[in-house]
Amino acid sequence: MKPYYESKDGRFKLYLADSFEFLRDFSKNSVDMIFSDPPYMLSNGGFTVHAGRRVSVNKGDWDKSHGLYNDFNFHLNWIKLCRESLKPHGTIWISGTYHSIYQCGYSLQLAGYKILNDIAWYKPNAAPNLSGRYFTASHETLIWARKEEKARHIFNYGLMRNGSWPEDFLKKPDKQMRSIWAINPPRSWEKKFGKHPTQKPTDLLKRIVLASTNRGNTVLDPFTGSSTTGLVAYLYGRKFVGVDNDRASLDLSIKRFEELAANINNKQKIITKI
Amino acid sequence: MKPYYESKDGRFKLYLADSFEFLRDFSKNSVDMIFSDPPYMLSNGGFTVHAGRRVSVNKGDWDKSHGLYNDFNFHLNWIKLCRESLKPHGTIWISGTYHSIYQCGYSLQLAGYKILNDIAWYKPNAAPNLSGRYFTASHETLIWARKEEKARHIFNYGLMRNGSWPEDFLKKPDKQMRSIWAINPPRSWEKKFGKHPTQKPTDLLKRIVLASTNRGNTVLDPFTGSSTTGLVAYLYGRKFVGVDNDRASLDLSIKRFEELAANINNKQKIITKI
DNA sequence: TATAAAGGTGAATCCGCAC
DNA sequence: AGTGCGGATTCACCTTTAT
Repeated sequence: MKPYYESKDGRFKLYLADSFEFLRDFSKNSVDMIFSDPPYMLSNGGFTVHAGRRVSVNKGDWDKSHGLYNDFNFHLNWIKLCRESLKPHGTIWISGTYHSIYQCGYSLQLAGYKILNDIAWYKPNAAPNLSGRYFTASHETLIWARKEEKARHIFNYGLMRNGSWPEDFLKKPDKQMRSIWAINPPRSWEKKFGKHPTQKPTDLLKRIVLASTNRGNTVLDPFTGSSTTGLVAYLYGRKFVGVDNDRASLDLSIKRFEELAANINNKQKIITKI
Repeated sequence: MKPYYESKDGRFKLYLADSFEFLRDFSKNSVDMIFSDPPYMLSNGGFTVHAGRRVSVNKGDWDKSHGLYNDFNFHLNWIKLCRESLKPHGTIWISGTYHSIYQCGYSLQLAGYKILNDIAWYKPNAAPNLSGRYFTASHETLIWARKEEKARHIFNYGLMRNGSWPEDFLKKPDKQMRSIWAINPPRSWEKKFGKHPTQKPTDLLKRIVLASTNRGNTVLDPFTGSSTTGLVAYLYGRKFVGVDNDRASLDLSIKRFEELAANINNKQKIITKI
């Protein structure tokens, strides 16, 4: 496997690949933490997953239950493959809304992970509900799980408790970090190199990376998109491996990374810009 | 089916029964809203679920995946049975933590419900995490779903938007009700007639009942416990049907209901006492 | 020049109306 | 009765204008 992009120091690598094929070949028991924001699928048809391999499918026999089963199968498979790449004490984060998160959560349980926490990421400035028929969707769910039922995972308790978290009005100083995080999504002007539909705020990834990894650890993102995970991981001295099957996303990732690398001596300013 | 307890006006009924057997016999297409807080520590071995019926099982062939599959089957079955009892526009609320909520959420999708919202119920005064190995669990998840893919469900938008919600510091006046609700769990002194381990605060059920039902509607709770759902539903003029297989829980429900009925002329005071 | 107020824009979904 | 179009809805944010 040849990286699509690799930083000079080798700590930041991007692969242009199908996540399934990539994960089957990737080193086992080598990753400390995975962050993943998987596609929703939403049962569009066109392919299914058998034995961890994508297979195109006849559109004719496509119905809702078929689509649902296929979506679930998709998630179960990439989640199983991720588990193989994790070290025994390694952990995985999965983010999603109700479209996919229940399938991912149940998949984690089936695949043998131990769920450590579920986090509600509250977006204080979420867009209003225009139909007036529902509550205003203003959060996403994050699940944090460990590969093995029994193992000592990394959790930087002191930093989470006593660190500085001015972006989160729900985090009280000198109190434990709780399972609700109030963090605004990125403003549109922050996406200066191009827009990625599900780009996550750096403050969110900063918290995830600092909570669940140590300096020098390896972080993997199998649906890396514009690579906010990777930028934050690199900035804080972690190694990063990002995978995506979309070339445009990786090109956007590279632009963002090179901006970061050029200014890394000024860490304080960077975190709000990347 | 004879009720274990029925109020004089017939608007509040409790049944001592296995929820599966009860739901199979209960009127179809008759319920406007279901609230359910299902049990989740199911995988202890000793029984399994086949076709909606509990069957004891040889402890010998009990492993984790067997237990997980059994739990999922349990949830899928009661959720399917609930769907039959709902009117086409009827909705269901399910509450839970990560132990069970992913299985319930995926079951809802498989059973053909349309998920309307997921709600994070934030408990500002949640107990601290003593291990220092995790984030402090301070919320539960609620899923709101409609029986049919296309139908006009009840949502009292104006009341949710403009009503008075002093118990929730996250609810801004004259703004839409959002998917994060800050509501404290009941204090122990509120459980004056006896403790029920998963008793929900009346403020939470009040919001659920007022949001998704109208006066005169029928509300069902298949795991009714100490019947907070029923007390709130009755107080606001809804009909209630509660089911539980635990006699002690129903006896506790009756005590709470009779206290409520004796003081119903003073609604303001009651809501904080029941 | 900085801050405040006012005004305009955009997002996703539902609903009514015309055909 | 099914289809399709257009209006209505709300809130945060951005731009413009006023102090």
